[in-house]
Amino acid sequence: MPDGTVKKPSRIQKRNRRVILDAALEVFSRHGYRGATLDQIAAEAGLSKPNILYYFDGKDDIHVTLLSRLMQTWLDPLVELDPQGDPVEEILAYVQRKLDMAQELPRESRLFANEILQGAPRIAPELDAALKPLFDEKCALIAGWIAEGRLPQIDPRHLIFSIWATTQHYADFESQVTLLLGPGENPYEGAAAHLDALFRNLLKT
Amino acid sequence: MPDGTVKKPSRIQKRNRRVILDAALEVFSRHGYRGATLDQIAAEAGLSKPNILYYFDGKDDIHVTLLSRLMQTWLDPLVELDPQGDPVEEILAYVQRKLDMAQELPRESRLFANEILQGAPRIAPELDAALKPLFDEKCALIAGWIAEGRLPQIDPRHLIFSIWATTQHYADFESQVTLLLGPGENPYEGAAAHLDALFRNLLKT
DNA sequence: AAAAATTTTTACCATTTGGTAAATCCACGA
DNA sequence: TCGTGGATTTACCAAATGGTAAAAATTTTT
Repeated sequence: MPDGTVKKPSRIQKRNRRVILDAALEVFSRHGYRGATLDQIAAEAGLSKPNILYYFDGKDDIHVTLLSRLMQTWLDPLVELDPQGDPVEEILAYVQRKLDMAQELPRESRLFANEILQGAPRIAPELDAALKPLFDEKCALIAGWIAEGRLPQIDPRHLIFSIWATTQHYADFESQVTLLLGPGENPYEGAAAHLDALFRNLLKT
Repeated sequence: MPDGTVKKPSRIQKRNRRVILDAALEVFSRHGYRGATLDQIAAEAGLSKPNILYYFDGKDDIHVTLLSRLMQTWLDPLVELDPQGDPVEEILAYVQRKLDMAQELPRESRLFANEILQGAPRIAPELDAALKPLFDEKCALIAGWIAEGRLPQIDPRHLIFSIWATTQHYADFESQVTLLLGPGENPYEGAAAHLDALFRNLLKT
């Protein structure tokens, strides 16, 4: 067999790695890195602890794998911000995509929130390598729109922060939102309308 | 000595309990409940672990004490929302107070964020008893302003969520914000201007 | 079917961690 | 200054936790 090549994973390997990552996402997102235990992940995955360590090099390996895989998904909505489109509608569409992600992938949102809250000890390099260039690029795009007079004078960086903050809030602070709205109500319908109004008013000044 | 009365704490007790709570705030806010250890708290406080357990019944006791004490501080800015004031200026002043708190008390913000992220396992009762009534009261106040035609048709609940999300973001996601803005820049100046514009435009529709 | 490779389990281990008991130290009032 | 109660340290412990070695079971290949 050629030197550097890695054996392609068997069916069992693919299935179990997926099962483990899904279980780990559940547990890490609910309890944070240190709050999660391998035993919990094993129970959630329906496997034994040593079996899990057969597929991953350790707790850290699972966590880093999760974060890395998520990074792409996380960035996608921002990637889609289209320089050719109408500035206001592009940004509002971005808000909706982020809100949809909070609704569809709350565990992923909380996993990231946990990591960032603790100073991004494990994901800082990837943040710097993947997020920062994209952030700078899209800030420049928005700044260009402003320079063309197609958007009011706003700080693109804080605009993006606001979008992240308001959308992810519904996933990250779900327990508080649910408590305050009452368990019967789905927050995302009201949120969509409210955030559309919030950012539309800002952008069409 | 009369039955139910508790000895009033000595100077040493007051000092050490304060030192311990401050150290615990530092450690809990950085690592979350399970991520924090009594040894870390002890080291940060400059006391031995058994000494800490002389002043508190356990890790949980310290954590709950911290959260309870913080609750009041946390709610204060919302309490100050004045029914007699001008609606737009009252709400914008609230935004600034919350932003100031994020800047001045980032550890407290992160402590709460950690707790809520994990489903508010320890603070849910106090949230229900203290936050919810206040939240409902202020929502009713804002709804009244809307009914009087002094504010546009918006959902007060989501408005408050947006304010919380955008202001606390600068404390809770500090590591990300710092990374993206560059370590030299103080985010709070730009944030103040941006959030003022964001909410002013929404409210003066 | 036998051999080879992969997967899973069993039985551990070392470290960490929250917590305790008891001895010791120390501040302070009589 | 001496005694007393509060404060602190020393020396532990039991449970939890991340991880490992090796045997056993299972799947895949020949």
